[in-house]
Amino acid sequence: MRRLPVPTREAATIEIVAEQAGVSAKTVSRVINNERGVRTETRERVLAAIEKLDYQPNLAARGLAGARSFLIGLFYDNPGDYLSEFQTGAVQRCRESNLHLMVEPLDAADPDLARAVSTLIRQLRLEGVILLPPLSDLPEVRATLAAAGIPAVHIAPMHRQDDAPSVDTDDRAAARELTDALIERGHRRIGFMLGRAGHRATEQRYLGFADAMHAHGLAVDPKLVQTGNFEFTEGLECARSILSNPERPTAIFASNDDMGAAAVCVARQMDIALPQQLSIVGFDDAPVATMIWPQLSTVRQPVRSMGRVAADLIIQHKPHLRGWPQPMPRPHLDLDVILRGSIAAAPTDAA
Amino acid sequence: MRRLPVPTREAATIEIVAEQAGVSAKTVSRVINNERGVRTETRERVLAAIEKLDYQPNLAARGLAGARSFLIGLFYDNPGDYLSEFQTGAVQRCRESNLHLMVEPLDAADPDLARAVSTLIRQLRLEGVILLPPLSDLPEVRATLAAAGIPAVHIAPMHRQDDAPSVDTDDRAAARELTDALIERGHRRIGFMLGRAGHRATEQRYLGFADAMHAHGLAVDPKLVQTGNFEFTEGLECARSILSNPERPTAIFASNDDMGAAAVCVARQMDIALPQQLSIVGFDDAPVATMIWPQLSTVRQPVRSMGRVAADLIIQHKPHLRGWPQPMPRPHLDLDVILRGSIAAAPTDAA
DNA sequence: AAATGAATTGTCAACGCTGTCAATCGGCGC
DNA sequence: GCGCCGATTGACAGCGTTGACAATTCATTT
Repeated sequence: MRRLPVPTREAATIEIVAEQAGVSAKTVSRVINNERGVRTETRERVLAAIEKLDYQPNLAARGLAGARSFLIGLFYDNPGDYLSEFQTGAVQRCRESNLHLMVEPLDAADPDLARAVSTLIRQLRLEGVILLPPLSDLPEVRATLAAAGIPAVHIAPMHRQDDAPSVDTDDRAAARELTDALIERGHRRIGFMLGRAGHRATEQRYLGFADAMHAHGLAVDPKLVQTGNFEFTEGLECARSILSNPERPTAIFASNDDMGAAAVCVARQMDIALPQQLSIVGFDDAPVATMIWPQLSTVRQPVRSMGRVAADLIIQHKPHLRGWPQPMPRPHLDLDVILRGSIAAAPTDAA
Repeated sequence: MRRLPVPTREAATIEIVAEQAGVSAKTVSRVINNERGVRTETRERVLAAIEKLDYQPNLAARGLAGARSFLIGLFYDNPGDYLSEFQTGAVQRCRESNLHLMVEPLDAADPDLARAVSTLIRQLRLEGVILLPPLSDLPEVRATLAAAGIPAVHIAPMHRQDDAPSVDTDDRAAARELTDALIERGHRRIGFMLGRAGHRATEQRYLGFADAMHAHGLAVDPKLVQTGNFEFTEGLECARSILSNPERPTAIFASNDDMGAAAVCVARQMDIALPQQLSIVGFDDAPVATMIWPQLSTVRQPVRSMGRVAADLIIQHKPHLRGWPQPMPRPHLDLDVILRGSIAAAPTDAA
């Protein structure tokens, strides 16, 4: 005997359920796994027994016997405010398929990163991994995963990989739309604050901006385009530089809300009336967007949906079907443009 | 044969390691689990074999055989920006003990919450659970956990439970210290924006404020104390109410940064010079605190440490030692008061 | 009614590890 | 050198489930 004679009722096992339903354990297993080849009447009897006994299959046993883990990994560095939203979406999708999400922080700068990843995937026997940026762009992470034959989904990578799906948002279209909103209001000279160099988002948002300008026959003045890094502090510099231009723009497009907030600060310090003398737009709909005055017009990322979609891709991946479907799935999610108080008609003397 | 004749080298098992080290599987198991009663020389031989074969014990098998899961749950509702920090700390602590964290979103308003919790803990065989607010205050969650005999740690609960440890921060002391900073600068009339009624933080922060006022022989004017709910929007109302008082205060203490940011907005709209005519302080050191101008003086919560400590409590919980140590551990973590540009000397005419 | 074959169900071993308990080893006292 | 005892080590079953494959059932066909 291994167990103490505890009075507590032990958790039901598949064997108990089988007995209750008058079938073999294997049949119960079939029902649990939704396999075909079980007579409807039998299935219902088993289901009833499961219900009655409040049976929960033992994950560890299932994993051990079936050589799988029912676990998907979500690897991240830099916990940001979007992480929790993203993981919530991913967990929701996992639950629909009775899987679980293992959220694992990793240090992108760790020289031993490959080993850390390897340990994780082998210890947990992960069935798939979702890589949040910047991990989605680290060759050693991708290589380790690939070597282990573990399907990986890259979220908003800078560079797409041919052998792995990625989930992106259509930043370019949204940036274009947001810029249109400024142009419609009479703005002609518009400053632009770039994000960190090398990021896909940086490029796409700028391209969308440029698209809109060109579509309206407007030139982009290079002196009004400054490189930031998505951070507030750096944003202050950019904004100062843009706003101290002799020919001051009437609007600024910041590549994210943090930098947009920075522009708001600088404008205040320079006694520029907002939004009358200067319209400002951001990107991401971060909490800060609605916590400053005027509230930033921005673009909302469907972060939770991205989590869902990413998990879904992993779940759809069927090893026996030679891996990923072709062409490689690259879902692009639509963004919502949100117009708030930070934009107004361009000052008439500048129109 | 269950396995296909795959050419890939199979992952090493305990049996392979045993063979390599010239011992039995059981001895390898002893080494892995750090049990005593293994000769040093033998242990080293086993360790060498593990190293050489790059062996990773199979979690599922360990769990199944040992009737444990190596899994700790982190249950949350309302993913906030602090969640990712918290979970990062918890994961770090878990890794030190070779455990894993299952992060599970739950809906506090779900009428079937108890069942959801029950399913989770039984399916995953969780060894312990960390409850983030507001889950830490839901009786049905606590009861379900208790009935299953699963140790739970409550994070910043409104109401402490006798049978479970909680992790708190000393909000009261920090609020007092922050208020002192205002009083030192000559402020006498100070407004206060309360958080959501019923929250422990709401109460503690106010008490700390009141402590400081009384310690300096200052009265708290009830007309300057407004109830908010920790949210920006509601904060706007509170701030308007406080600032439209005929005898305007020279400083405002907001119970969190979101409401502090709201106060900044309102002051701007009312053309009150910041920080010359009005000092504002917040709480939490949220991102927004440094994204507005002037930057908010505030208090930083050691969120990551709280995650570490919470996981540590679960790990320390030894079922065979009759559960929790007595007295019930209630770690209180210190907060950091951060003074920034949002506070200045009180206007002289008001001193 | 017997034969046929597809559909359904069951048997049994194995997944990789740990608990129980028995076997072996090594040192010490006499 | 022998016996004894504690320290090490090993043999073996079993954790709860699933894969492979065998057995059974049942509706058809002839």
